[in-house]
Amino acid sequence: MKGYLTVGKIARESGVNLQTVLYYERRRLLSPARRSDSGYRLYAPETVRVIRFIKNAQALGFTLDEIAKLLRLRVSSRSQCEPVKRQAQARLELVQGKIAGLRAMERILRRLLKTCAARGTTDSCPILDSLESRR
Amino acid sequence: MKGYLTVGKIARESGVNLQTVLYYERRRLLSPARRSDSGYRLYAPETVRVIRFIKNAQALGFTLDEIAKLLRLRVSSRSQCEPVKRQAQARLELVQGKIAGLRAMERILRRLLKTCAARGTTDSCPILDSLESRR
DNA sequence: CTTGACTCCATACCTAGGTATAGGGTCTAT
DNA sequence: ATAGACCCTATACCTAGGTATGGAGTCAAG
Repeated sequence: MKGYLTVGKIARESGVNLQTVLYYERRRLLSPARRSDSGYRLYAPETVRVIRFIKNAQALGFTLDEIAKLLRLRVSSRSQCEPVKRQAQARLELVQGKIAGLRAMERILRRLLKTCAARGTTDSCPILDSLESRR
Repeated sequence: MKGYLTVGKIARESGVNLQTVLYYERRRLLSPARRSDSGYRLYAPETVRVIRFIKNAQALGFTLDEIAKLLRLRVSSRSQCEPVKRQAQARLELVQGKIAGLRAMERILRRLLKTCAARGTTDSCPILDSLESRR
């Protein structure tokens, strides 16, 4: 009906296993917009984007619980703004920390490439340097 | 002897479980510089930094196998430079992809904070937008 | 020369994040 | 009205990345 998609289509279009979609529902990351008369799950088409978001976030080192928090920032309007802002601020700082870590790794790899190109050896490439931010 | 550290000290100083150090050895991410006469593992002090590197990289979404590759870029001198360069280039691209993903997430959170501050609602915050790089 | 804190190796167990299977109902095209 | 492809729920199983336990040897301080 309408523009709703069944679970199989959602899974195919977002490129994940069908069981994974159901798993995300159990983990409260996701839920069908409604059910058909016979009990079939019916999803809004944008659910596909939600799943891609989840997959991307995972590849960036977020756990499913963290991702759930990110997603909840989206729907919780109506309520007080302050707690949402606090959450968003906290998430933002986490993201910025990760970016800094990746930047450090990027520098290291660039240096490695440069040194290697110049001298034909990698002995002195300190892949560990400046990459130990605690916590 | 010398400046070597035993496994317990390495674990304490790098803030991980002792079993984790041994596990990393099984996964070939790590190994003691030598053994004592009685068979005790003796590690170079810089091993602590290697472990911190591993932990950081994990938080950024790298698997232990990927991290092993990163670490191997460091020791594989002597051999031909080309394969090392290729690896480093590949890793660099991976890192840059991750940075792009996090930047997108950063933009979203910033926008969310701004909108929230301005209008006191979060309804229209499209946390999913521009965050679906494939792969 | 013994006691407590360490080490060894091997094996078992745990959590997160899935993936597969089974037994049954539904839908749709022929 | 029936075959094939889909859905339901429930339960079992799998992999990555650890963590814990057990039985035995080592080391340093008193």
